[in-house]
Amino acid sequence: MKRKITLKQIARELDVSISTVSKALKNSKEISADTIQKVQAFAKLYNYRPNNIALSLKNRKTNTIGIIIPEIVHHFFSKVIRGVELVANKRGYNVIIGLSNESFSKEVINMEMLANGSIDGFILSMSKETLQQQDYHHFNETMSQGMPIVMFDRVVSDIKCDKVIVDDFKGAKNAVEKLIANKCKSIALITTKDYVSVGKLRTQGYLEALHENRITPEADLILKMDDTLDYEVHLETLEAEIEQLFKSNKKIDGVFAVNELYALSAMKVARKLGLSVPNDIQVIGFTDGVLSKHATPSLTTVSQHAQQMGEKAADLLIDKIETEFDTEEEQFQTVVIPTDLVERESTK
Amino acid sequence: MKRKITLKQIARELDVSISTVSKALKNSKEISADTIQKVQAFAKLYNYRPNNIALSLKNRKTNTIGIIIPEIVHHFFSKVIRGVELVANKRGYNVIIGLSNESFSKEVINMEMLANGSIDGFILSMSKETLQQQDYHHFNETMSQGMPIVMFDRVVSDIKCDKVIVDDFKGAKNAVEKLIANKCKSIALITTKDYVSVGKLRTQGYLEALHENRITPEADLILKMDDTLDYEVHLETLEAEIEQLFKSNKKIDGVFAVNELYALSAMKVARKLGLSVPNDIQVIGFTDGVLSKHATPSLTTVSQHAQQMGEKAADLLIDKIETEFDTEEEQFQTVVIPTDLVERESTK
DNA sequence: TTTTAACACGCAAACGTTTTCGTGACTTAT
DNA sequence: ATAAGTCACGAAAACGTTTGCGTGTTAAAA
Repeated sequence: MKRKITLKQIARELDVSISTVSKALKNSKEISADTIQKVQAFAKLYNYRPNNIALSLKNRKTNTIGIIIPEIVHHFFSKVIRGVELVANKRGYNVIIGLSNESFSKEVINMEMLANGSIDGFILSMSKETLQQQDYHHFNETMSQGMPIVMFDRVVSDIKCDKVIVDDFKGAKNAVEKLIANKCKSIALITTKDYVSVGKLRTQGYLEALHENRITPEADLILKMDDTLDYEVHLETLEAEIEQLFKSNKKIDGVFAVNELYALSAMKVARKLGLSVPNDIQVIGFTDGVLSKHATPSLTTVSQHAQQMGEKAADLLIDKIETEFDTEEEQFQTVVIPTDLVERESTK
Repeated sequence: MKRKITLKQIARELDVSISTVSKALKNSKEISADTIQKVQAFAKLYNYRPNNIALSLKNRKTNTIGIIIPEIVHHFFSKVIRGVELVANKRGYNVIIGLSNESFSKEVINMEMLANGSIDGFILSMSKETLQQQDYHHFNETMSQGMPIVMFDRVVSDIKCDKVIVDDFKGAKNAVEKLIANKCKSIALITTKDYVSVGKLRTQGYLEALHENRITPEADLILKMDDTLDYEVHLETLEAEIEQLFKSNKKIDGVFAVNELYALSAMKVARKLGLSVPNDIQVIGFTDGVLSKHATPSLTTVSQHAQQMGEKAADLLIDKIETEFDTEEEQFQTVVIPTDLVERESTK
C-alpha cells in the first residue's frame, strides 16, 4: 500500500529541489528542457497529482461549495442538487452536502462545520424550524466572514443575499385560473400554515386568482395543514382532514394543493367518496415530483424547474466567489425562475 | 467584511506566541491559568474556530468521505445518502458527493478529483457503463494508494473491498414465492439485461422460485429491457413492450418486476387492457421508492432498506479509515442487508 | 549561597504546495 | 581578460495548525 506521491519524493528521487519539480511540471521556462522532460516522465510514471488540501490551504480557496438542505429524500431537493452539481463540476468545483433534517440546530452545526475553511460558499434552503424561529444569526455571521450564500426556494427578505426562487404567487394564480377557466365554481385550497414562505405565497396566489375573477373566497374551502408533521408517516391524518373538507363542502369541484402529496391525497379521497377526477373534481398540485407523473389519473402540476434552480444558484454563487470586487457595497440579486403548468389527466 | 480569525492574529493581539495560543485553547497544563483565561476569552469573543483545511493538511486526514453514485434524483440513492450522512455526521465526518450520471468517464474523473487529498475514503455504486465495460482500474488504483472503498448495491466480485448489498436473489425468490402461494400459475418477469448484477440476481431468484415449485420457466414470460434507455423519458417504449408481453400471453396472472417503474407500467398496461389488479393479475416490484406506496392500487414490493445500506456502508468505511492495522493482509467483508416483502394492494 | 526543579512560554518543524528572489556557472560582448 | 548578461536551479516564505523540545525565570531545596 503505497502512499500518494508528493513533490518532495519526486525531488529526492531525481536529486533536484522541490521548486524545480513544481516548476518543471508547469513547463516553466526557468527549467531546462532536459529536466522538464525527466520530471514529467517520472511524475507520469508515478501518477503524480497535486494534493488538493495543500492547494486549498495555500490558495485560501477550496473549490468546493457547500449545500445545506432540509432533506434529501425529496425530489425537489435532489433535483436542485443535481443542478448544482452539474454546473459546479463544469466550473471546477466539488459539492459537499449537509442535511439539516428540518432542524435549526443541525442547520447551525452543519454550517459551522463547513464554514471553517472547508468550502468557498453556501447554497441553502432553510429548515422549517429556522423559518419558525426566525433566527438567522448563523447566516449573517457566515456572510460577515466573507463567505457568500445563495438561498433558494425557502427564503426570507430579512436576509441580504442572492436568492433563487420560484414565482410561487404567479404559479399558484395560474393554476387556480386554469381551474376557473375549466368551469370550476367552488375551488378548495389545501395548503400549509403561513410561516413557510412558499405556502403563504401560494395561498396568496390562490386568493388573487379568485379575487380577479370576482369569486368570494370561503374560509371553509381553505384547509391549512400543520406541516411539522411528517405526512409520509401520518397519511391517515392528512386524508381524514381532506375527507372532512370534502364532506362538509359537497359543492367542491376543484382543488389546488400546494404540494404533491396533498394533491394525491385529495385525489385518493375523492375516489373513495365516489367522485371522479377530473369529471367531478379537478385537481392541480405544485411540484416537480415523480408522483404526479405516475399517479392515476396523472396529476396536473405547477412545475418548479428544480434543476434549473440549482444550476442558477450555483452560477450565482460561483460568480460571487470568483469576483473579489469588494469595491462598492455588495449588490444582491433575486432570480425568479418561472413556473410551468404541466397539464395532465387530473384537469379537463 | 472581516476574514476568519487565525491563531496568528490572536497571538499578535495578545502579544504571545502562536504555540501558546494553541496550547491555551487546549487547556494545556504548560500554560498558566492567567494566559489560558485571557486567550480563551479573546478566542470566544472573536469566535475562533480552527481552520479545517490546515488541520486536514497537518493530520493527513480530512474527516470527509466521498460518495459516488450514478444518479441522485432517485429514491434509492438519495435514501442511501441520507443513511451515509446520518452516521457520517454522528461520527464527525462530512459527506461530499459526486455524480457519475451512469458514465464511466465521469466516474473516473470524479474519483480522481476527490482522491487527491479531499477525502479519506469512498462509498460508491458503479455506473452502468462501468459495469458494461468491466474496467475497474480506477477502483484498484485508488485502493492501492491506501484509500478505502466500500461499494454498495451494484458490485462485482472482481473488486476486493468491503461491500454492502441487498440479498437480491432471496428477495426476488420470496416475491415470486408469494405470487405462487397466491395461486398465480403463469408468472411473468420484467427485468433488465444481465450485465447489471442486481438484475441478474433477481432473475435467478425468479427462476429458482419457479424451479422449487416445479414450474417450468417459459422464455416468453421473461421480458428483458434494455435499461441504457432512460425510461422516465421513454415510457411509451416500456409500456408498448409490456403490452406486447401481456397480449401474447393472456394467461399471465402474476408479474414480478425488478424495479418500481416496470411494476407500475405493468399495472398501467393491465388496467388499459381491462385487467384488474390484483384480481386478474398480481404485481410485485423491487425497490424502496415512493411511487409504490402512492400508486393505485398501491404496489407490493421487495423493500431494500436503502437508508440502512447507507448507514452500514458508512460504518464500514469509517471503521476501516480509523484502524490503521496494516498488519496482517486486509480482510474484506460483504454485508448483506435482508429484504422485506411489503404487502400492499397489488397482491391478494 | 548554590543547585535543582518546576513553571510558562517560545522556537521550529511538519503537512504539500506555489512563487519570489537570490546565486552560482556559463556564455557573450567589449 | 573582464564586465555584463543568460541560464538553470535552489532557498525560503507563506497558507494555519499542532507539538516536541529548548530556555529563561523564579521558587524551593541543599
